Amino acid sequence: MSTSPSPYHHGALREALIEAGLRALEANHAEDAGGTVSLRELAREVGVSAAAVYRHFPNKGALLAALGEAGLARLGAAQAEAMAATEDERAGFAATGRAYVRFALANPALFRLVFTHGETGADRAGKSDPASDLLKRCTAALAGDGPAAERLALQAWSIVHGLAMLMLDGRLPADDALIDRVIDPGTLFPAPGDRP
Amino acid sequence: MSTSPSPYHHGALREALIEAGLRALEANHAEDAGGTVSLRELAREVGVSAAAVYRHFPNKGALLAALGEAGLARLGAAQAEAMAATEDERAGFAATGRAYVRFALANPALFRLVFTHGETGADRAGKSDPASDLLKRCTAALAGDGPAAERLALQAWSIVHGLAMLMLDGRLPADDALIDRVIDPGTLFPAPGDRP
DNA sequence: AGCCGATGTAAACAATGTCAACATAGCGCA
DNA sequence: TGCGCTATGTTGACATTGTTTACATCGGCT
Repeated sequence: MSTSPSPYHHGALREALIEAGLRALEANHAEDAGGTVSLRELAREVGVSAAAVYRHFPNKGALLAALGEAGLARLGAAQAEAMAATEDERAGFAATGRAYVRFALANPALFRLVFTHGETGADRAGKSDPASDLLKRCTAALAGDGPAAERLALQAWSIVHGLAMLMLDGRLPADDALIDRVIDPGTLFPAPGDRP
Repeated sequence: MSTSPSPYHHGALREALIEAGLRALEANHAEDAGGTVSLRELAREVGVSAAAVYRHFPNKGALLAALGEAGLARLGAAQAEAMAATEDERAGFAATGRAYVRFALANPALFRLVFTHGETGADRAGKSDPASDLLKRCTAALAGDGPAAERLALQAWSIVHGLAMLMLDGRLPADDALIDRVIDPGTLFPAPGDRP
């Protein structure tokens, strides 16, 4: 199913482009490229002319947005997996945070794309991604669903996102021990008894 | 001193390019551009050929790095100003954090540049920027200089950086009230007595 | 004066995103 | 069955960008 003589003209181009895009972003690990990807090179990779891309995406930004969408799904999956490996919600919360940062370090270009070319605020009203759902579930378990829980959610998201970005940009060493030291349940959301 | 007939050939090009760059980044507020700036356009703005830029910077990245340097200085100044307007160190700490995020919102393109094209980790060993100094000073005042203070510094930087980025990327509303709600001394670094 | 290094220009190159004009395959419908 | 329409490609062009190479020019030093 991969080497038919005239593989396109049958609708697989969009998916093929996204797959090629994800592959290219992974290969971006430490290479030269500035974190992004060339539309023409993607077309080349898939064996199609550059202009063909415009039959499936209005412009390069839309292609990148689609890649970002896929990246967000992967991020959510990584967090869910980390959550499932824990017992209580408190440990799970910290685990999803660590998974967030580790995902960023493992997929730098894709992670950046998720946030640089995601659907902005109003566009995604209602649309719930697994990552956000997980966050809401954890904070609700730890602090109910009042404004305190909302604040906790914002603080938690900010801290893991900031840590991830600072590490990606080389301002902080991408050290696994450092992640554990920053994402510390004891100081971030102390249980009664942690601070007598 | 601004309209001499042959203004260059006398060493002001580097500074002129940086000034033009900062101006261009400010004008980037909500426009089309992807946050960055064109080397050729900067040269045009300054009235010089594109190749002339290469007499002062080895490549575009170096130019952007110089702009980032300038941006970092401005960020530090904004934080210092916010700090000076407060009395005790605790309120000052929160104030510098809010200033960090507000600076990012007021200068989105410049703020991004500071972190995307800054000198990475090892390069800036020793070099102390005012922003980092302020951070260290605040955390030392609040938690001594043990590992607890270091952790506090990392957490504080992460949270303001993450909040700034999420707002710049449109994942969180760039709301001033939201900033105050996230950067909340009561929950982030509770003084003895905040939580009886 | 004369040279030389620092600084500028012009022209070219490859690559990129995007568009307009043209080709073609395959489906529905007479 | 055969015709034509629409979806999907291709070719070629255009403007723009970062960068390099060869050449020009200004100003200070001996």
